[in-house]
Amino acid sequence: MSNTHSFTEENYLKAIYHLSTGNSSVVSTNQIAEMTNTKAASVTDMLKKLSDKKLINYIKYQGVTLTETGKKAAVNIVRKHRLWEVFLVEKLGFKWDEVHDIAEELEHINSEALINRLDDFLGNPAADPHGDPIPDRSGTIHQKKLIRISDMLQDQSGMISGVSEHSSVFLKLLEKMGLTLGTKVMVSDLIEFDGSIMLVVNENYDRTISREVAKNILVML
Amino acid sequence: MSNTHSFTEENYLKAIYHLSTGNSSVVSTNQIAEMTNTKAASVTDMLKKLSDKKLINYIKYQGVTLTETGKKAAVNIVRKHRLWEVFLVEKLGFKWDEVHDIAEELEHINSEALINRLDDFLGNPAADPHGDPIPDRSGTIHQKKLIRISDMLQDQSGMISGVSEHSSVFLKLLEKMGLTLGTKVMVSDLIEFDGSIMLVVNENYDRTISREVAKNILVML
DNA sequence: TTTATTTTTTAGATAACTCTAAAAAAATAA
DNA sequence: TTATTTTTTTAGAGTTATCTAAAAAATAAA
Repeated sequence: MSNTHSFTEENYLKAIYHLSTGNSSVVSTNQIAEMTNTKAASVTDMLKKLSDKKLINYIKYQGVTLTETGKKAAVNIVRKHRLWEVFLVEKLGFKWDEVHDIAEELEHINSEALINRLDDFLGNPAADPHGDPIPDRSGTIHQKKLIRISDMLQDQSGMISGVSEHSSVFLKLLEKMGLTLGTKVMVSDLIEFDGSIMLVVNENYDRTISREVAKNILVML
Repeated sequence: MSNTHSFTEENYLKAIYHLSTGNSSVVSTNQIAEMTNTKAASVTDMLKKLSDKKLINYIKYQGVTLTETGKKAAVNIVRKHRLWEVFLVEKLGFKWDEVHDIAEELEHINSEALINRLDDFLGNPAADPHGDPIPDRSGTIHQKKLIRISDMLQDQSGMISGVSEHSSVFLKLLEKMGLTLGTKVMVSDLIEFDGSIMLVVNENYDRTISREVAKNILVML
């Protein structure tokens, strides 16, 4: 355990992990290049290296998948990232749209003891400030079943429990509209004209959100 | 402010800083090589680079000093290192001999906001778990005047407030002997034979320490 | 004040990661 | 199914930080 990889290797593993959970499990060179802000040629080099280290399954021209070892490493980085985000918000008072870049640095700190103690200090949280699940120390992810507001039916209600878009602009918008985690919403109207959705928030006031926004808010029914 | 330097540059600046506060203010290539675990040739290369960036004053064959800019950068790293050490001990429950290596990584995290919030979260501590002063956000260091136990006189008493040796072996020894920070000691005997010193600890029990140990414990009178 | 020793610097190489430009393979369109 | 476009890989090169071996400068000793 706790095999140590370079800063850069970790970022590639993380990128592949996120890309492979999102859509298909096989990830392309170009996708990785875009996510890591590098050029495809650089990615190819790194893929060879990661493949030599048995962290990914790589066949030329055919994309990559993570091996079990690679997946464990990636999940561990995600765990660290999300725990640090909780720390930044819960303990240091950062807002949920401010923590990503700092956690991006902190996630590479290498100490099993540190991260497990941090986990305990934070009360073993199940999710980060954006609702994303935090893998436990064995690497298991307990993902609650969430659906997009855009997939809700008329009169259905649920509690906002996650977002699928993490940009600062988007998070600030939600903040301003009062649509933060834990908020209760009920679909009062599905507007045919442009697909926008009218909500009753906390059984109290109305909010209309565009379909684009609705797609990126996740609720638990 | 907050000019960003590479991980490696930061380590060199820190090494030069620590070396120049210790003894003479001019630091030699070999001293730096030893402290950074590199070879003299590598140090020379880096010195040229740091000199080009106006972080150090460097004249071939004559050693280096930090410029004002370089000193500020170094002090900031020291500030970060010591604040993280406080966090690790006070909040996460690490022992004082366990935190150095982790803080060595954390000190390179780059965020003014993070470190200032951390400072507040910790209650703006004046010293780290080893008694070393924590520079404030302007870079000012409020160093209390401390003397070594080995320089104390017969019957003099004081409170342990720092150590000048940070190795885990040494710190564990102090722990075992009950000579941790905040402990009150009184010199009851100066043993001529080998220079060892007999102490009364917390007006309660006796401890005899070697001259070598006494040299590395700092007290406030 | 020469000679010997130590310290520091230069020269030349290597490893990790990146790039651009060109070639090769795969996917898409005519 | 051939031609075109897109994707991916190779080739060659640059950057940062490191090293060893040899040369140059500074220091210490005879």
